[in-house]
Amino acid sequence: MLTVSTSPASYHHGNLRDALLAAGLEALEGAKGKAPSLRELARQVGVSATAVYRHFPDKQALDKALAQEGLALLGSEQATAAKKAGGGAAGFAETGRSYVRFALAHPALFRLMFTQGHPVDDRDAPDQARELLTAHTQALTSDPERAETLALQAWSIAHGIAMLMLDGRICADDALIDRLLDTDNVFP
Amino acid sequence: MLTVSTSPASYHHGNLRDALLAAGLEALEGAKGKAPSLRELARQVGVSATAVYRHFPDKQALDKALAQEGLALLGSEQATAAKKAGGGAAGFAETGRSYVRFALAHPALFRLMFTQGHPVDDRDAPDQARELLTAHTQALTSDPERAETLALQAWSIAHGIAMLMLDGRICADDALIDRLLDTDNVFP
DNA sequence: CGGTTAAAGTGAACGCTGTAAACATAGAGG
DNA sequence: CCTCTATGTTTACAGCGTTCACTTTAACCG
Repeated sequence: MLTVSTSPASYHHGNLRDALLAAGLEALEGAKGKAPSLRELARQVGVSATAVYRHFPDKQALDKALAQEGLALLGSEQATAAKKAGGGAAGFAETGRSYVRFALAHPALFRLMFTQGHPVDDRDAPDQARELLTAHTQALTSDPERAETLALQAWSIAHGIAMLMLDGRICADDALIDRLLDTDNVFP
Repeated sequence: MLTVSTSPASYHHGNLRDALLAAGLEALEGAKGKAPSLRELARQVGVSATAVYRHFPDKQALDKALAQEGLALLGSEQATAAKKAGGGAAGFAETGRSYVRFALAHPALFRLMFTQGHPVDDRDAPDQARELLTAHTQALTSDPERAETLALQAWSIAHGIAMLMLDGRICADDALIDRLLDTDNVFP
């Protein structure tokens, strides 16, 4: 994903782009909900603020790259969670749970992933999360439109829970996540 | 809600607080998704930036007040929508639809309502939206916990749809809203 | 009335932000 | 070895939220 070599301090940094992304991800984990400023990241990496512009056209591009990193992380976490649950319906359910848990574990990153700019371009973003979603719902029904509806509904409820919990509207409780995501409970 | 008298231009504005809120709401409607700056609002109202601090301790407080206005607006829209649908289950469904439609109609305001700070304090915020929600779900079952679960699930899916559409992750289509909110469709 | 007082405005200043422009350095290739 | 280009640097600007010291105005009270 990211390779950050602590290269010798020289005029040319060597791998500034990845170093900035690494610093960005770290900052997003640390300071509760505070999105790091471009200058702060440059400081962290030990480089002048304007050096950033050699690797990103503007701050939004940096944010988009960070968002992509986050998306990849989410996808891989969901994949391992689904696999550990044995796939199938159980795996699908675990996918939803890990979605919300990811949001709670990385609030600032999760916010950035969705707040920032327009959709992460589908062409250059594999988006494992989305692939998992469609794969699981397509396994549940043969009707493609029905599968898409199911996928979007599942995504929506997980995303809604995540957001409402992040925003303090709903108690961020692990048991509550399970309760709200329990498919037997949804509009029976 | 807000009373903004275009008072004669004098040293003392007369009703700066409400004027700022009105300008804020208008700005949130206009510039696509751009949250207005404190200085911009002050300029709009024709007052120095620091005058704002006579009415709000800081920008966050201003934002919180704006969020409260938005919440009231949402609540009243939902209430009239539910009433028009004849109340009951149909009214409940309409509540969800109007939630998402509100988000799409006022994207920046909706974002501010949830992004901003922690929960709008329940004590001083009537929150008609939440009252409608609990009332409707409590009418559907006698089990209080089941009612709460239902309420939070309904809220989550509506909120998730709204957010994903605002963020361009899901096509902001009116038909899609209906499809995703159709209770017969959810995990049948 | 008239004088005091406090509420509500002002402008200048600070440190922060993102970004542009002009300049400096270093490492790679002919 | 010299040059070119990728990648840094410094300086500067406008806009942001916020603080401070100051001014104006309206309202209250003797």
